[in-house]
This record gives sequence, structure tokens and C-alpha cells, in this order.
Amino acid sequence: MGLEEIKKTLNERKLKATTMRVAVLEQLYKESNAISLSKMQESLGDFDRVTLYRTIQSLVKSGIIHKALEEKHDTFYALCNDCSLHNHSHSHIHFKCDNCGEVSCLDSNYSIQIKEDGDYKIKQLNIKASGVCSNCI
Amino acid sequence: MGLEEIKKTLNERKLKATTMRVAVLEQLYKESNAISLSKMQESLGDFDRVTLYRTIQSLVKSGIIHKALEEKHDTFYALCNDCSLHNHSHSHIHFKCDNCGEVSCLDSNYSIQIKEDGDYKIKQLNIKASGVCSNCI
DNA sequence: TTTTAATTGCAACAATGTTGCATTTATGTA
DNA sequence: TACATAAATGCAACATTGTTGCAATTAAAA
Repeated sequence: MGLEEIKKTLNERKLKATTMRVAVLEQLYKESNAISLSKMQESLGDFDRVTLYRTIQSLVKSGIIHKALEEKHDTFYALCNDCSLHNHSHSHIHFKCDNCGEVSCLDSNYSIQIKEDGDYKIKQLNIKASGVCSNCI
Repeated sequence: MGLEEIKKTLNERKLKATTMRVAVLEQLYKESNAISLSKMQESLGDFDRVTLYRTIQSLVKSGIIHKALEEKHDTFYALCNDCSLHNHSHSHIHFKCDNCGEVSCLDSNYSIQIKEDGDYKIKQLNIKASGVCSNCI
């Protein structure tokens, strides 16, 4: 995904291709995994914190990225590879490696079956798995 | 669970039966569901915030309660009914009702099976379900 | 009742996230 | 290419959540 394609993606969604947005997306395309807000802040250097928050908001809202994992002290975002515009991150498992801390979205090789046999009506699942990632095995 | 029993539970774990600890546990025994920090703060009135944090910490550490659900702006705690001292909240599903906001620990009527067929080694699952609770159906 | 270690309350701080507003910038248009 | 304009940015200020150190208080054992 080159610069031109990123700009095109943004303009298609009526978002201006600003330096910050392009930088965030370039980083996400480079890594194939989710990236944390804190890591983005680090690598983006002297941008304003507020601008990053608003950048993320706009990218999430327009369906380019999604919130992969939310922890108390950090939040991870990932590209919406397999997500449709209106249905994000609902069905796949978000995985965090205990060893290297990397967060990724597991694909359909990992599927879930629920036994639902009581009074509660489950409509949505949010599953965080942890363990050892493919690089750390 | 009366006052005496609560005091006994605390002393068994070498915790002093202070006003705050007793109040928190009484509230948790009354409700059978998880209670959020913000709700505890409300009902406990003029206690110091710091004291509540440390009270929660001590109760979690000693295995009386566990963190049921952690959201960005609130954290829910529940009694360790079925959890052993060293193995908390690992295997059950935490449920939040979309309608009333109530958080509860689902029992073994709800279980999850994961098909694991890729490079990642899953060691632990943290499952948040949302939908409609038994009261709101 | 006294002792003492645990617990509390306070003040101060750190991190994360939000809002309003004036300034700047990307983009469509002339 | 220059201009107009709506969108995006940077700044200051603030809210919320959680933490630490320390002196004062309290539960429980002696």
C-alpha cells in the first residue's frame, strides 16, 4: 500500500489526506498487526496528542481501522482487513502475546462455538485470547 | 451472609474487618451480580477514593472478589463464588446487559469452544458477552 | 488497657482522554 | 495557479481514573 493508495482510500471516505492520517495508516500497513496508541505517539514524534486522538476517531468512524483491544492503560488499533464498513471486529478473536506483547486479529482458523443454555440472550461476543504468538513459539 | 460471617471471612485471610471492607462485601453479597467501582463510590458516600482502591486491591489479592469486567471508564468486581484462591475468573463468561447495564458471571450453562488451527498458542481466554439479561428479556 | 502493625485520609502527582477556539491546511473551484 | 472554504490542527484548560508517600488513626492481639 503506497502513499497514493492511502490518499485515495482517505479521499474515497471524504477524509482529507493529512500528514497525521497518512503517517498512521502507513504505520499500520507496514506492521500487519494492531498498534497501540502509545506506540503511535512514540513514532509520530512531535504531533499533538489531541490530534492523534481525533485522527484515530475519524479513521474508526469511517471504517478504515477498528479498535482491536482496549486495556486500561493502552488501546490497540488495527486495519479493517476483513471487516465490512458496518460490522467491525465482532466475530474475530483478538490475541495478545504474553511474550512480546504483540496484538493481532486471529483469522477464521480460530472459530468459536458457544453453548447457550440459560436465561441470558447473548448477542455479541468480545474475545481476548492470550498466549504465545507465531513469532515467539 | 451476615456481619459476623463477613468479619470471619476477612480475618481468616488476615485482613482487618474495617468499615470500608465490610461495607463493600455487604453490598456485593446483597446484589448477586458484579458491582462497578463508580457504583461503590456512590453508595459508600464520603469515603476517600484512595481507600476504596486499596480496599478493592486487598480483597482481590486475598481471593475474596475478582475483576469481572474492565471498561475504559469503569471496572466491575464480583464475589469469587466459584473461583478457587489461585484461579480467578479465567474460565467463565462475563456478561453485560445492553439494556440495564448489569454485569454478571455466567455459569457453566454457557461454555465456549475454540477451534484452534493456526500458529498461535492460546493459553487463556477472556470473554465478554453482551446481550439481554434474564431480567430484561 | 496498652501495643503495634495495618489501614486510612490527605495532598500531590501521572496518565488518558475530552472540549472550545483561534489558526492552519487540503482540496475543489475559478 | 490562486482563492475560497470547510476540515483539521495545536494549544490551553479541564475531567476522570488511578497511584504514591506520609502522618494520623484504628482493629485486633497481648
